[in-house]
Amino acid sequence: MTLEEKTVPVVFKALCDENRVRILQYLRSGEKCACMLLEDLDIAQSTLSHHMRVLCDSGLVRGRKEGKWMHYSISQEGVQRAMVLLAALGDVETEEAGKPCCER
Amino acid sequence: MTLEEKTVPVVFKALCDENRVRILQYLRSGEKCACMLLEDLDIAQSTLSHHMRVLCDSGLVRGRKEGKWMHYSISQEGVQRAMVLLAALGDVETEEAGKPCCER
DNA sequence: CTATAATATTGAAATATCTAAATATATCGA
DNA sequence: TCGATATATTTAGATATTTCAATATTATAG
Repeated sequence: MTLEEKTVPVVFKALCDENRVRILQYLRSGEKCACMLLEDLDIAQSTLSHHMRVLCDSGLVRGRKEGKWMHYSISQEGVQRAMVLLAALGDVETEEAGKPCCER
Repeated sequence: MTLEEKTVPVVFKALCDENRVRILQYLRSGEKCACMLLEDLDIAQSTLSHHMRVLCDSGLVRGRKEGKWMHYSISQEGVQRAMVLLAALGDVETEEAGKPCCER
C-alpha cells in the first residue's frame, strides 16, 4: 500500500476542523438532513453547506438528495478507505538493522 | 467511544499537508534523522522543523534526540490511537427505523 | 407560472497555515 | 573556550481556510 500525497490530505481534511468533527459526531446517530444539523450546530447555513462539501469530498460522508432536502450520513466505505490509508502508515518496513544515517 | 472535537483535529492535521504525507512515507522505511529528510525533501530546514513539530504533536511521529541529531520514526501507538478515533466514526448507532427528520 | 422553502454558490473579511531567511540554541571536537 | 554543525525559533510574506451576508439555484405547493 502506497500513500498518495495528493489524495490523503483531501480525505483527512474532513477531520481537521472542530465543526466538522461535531457534524460527524451527530451523524454517528444516523442519517440527518441539513436542516437538522443547522438547528443543532449554531452556524450559518452557508457555513454548513461548505463543511458538508468538504466532508463529502473526503468520502467519509455521503449526501442523498430527496426533493429539496439533503440527507447526510457516514459512509462506511469511506471510513474503511481512510482506515486503510492510515493503517498503511503503521505498516513500517522491516527495520534495517540499526544502520546509522549520520556519522557519530 | 466519543470523538473529542478539540483533539481530533490535532491528530489528523498531520495528514493534511502534502509534505507531511511525504515525510511519513519516508519514515515507513524506518527511523530517519532530520538531515536525511532534509536531503530528500527539497524544503528549507526551518520548514522541515515546523512540519516535524506538527507530526510530533499529532502523536503519529516520535522524535529521539541523539547528540546533535534528531531521529524521527512513526509511533505505532500514535497510529493505533488515530485508528481508534477513526474507527469510532464507522461505528454508527443502530439506525432508528427510517424516522424522517423533515416533513415530506 | 409564481411564491416559498431548502440548499448551494459567491464575495469579502478574519484567521490560520505554509514557507523561507535570519537568528538562536545545543552539542561536539579541537 | 572557540568554531563548526544540527536543529529550533522568530519574523514576515504568500496562500489557504473559515465564516457569514447576499445572492443564485432547485424543488415543491398553490
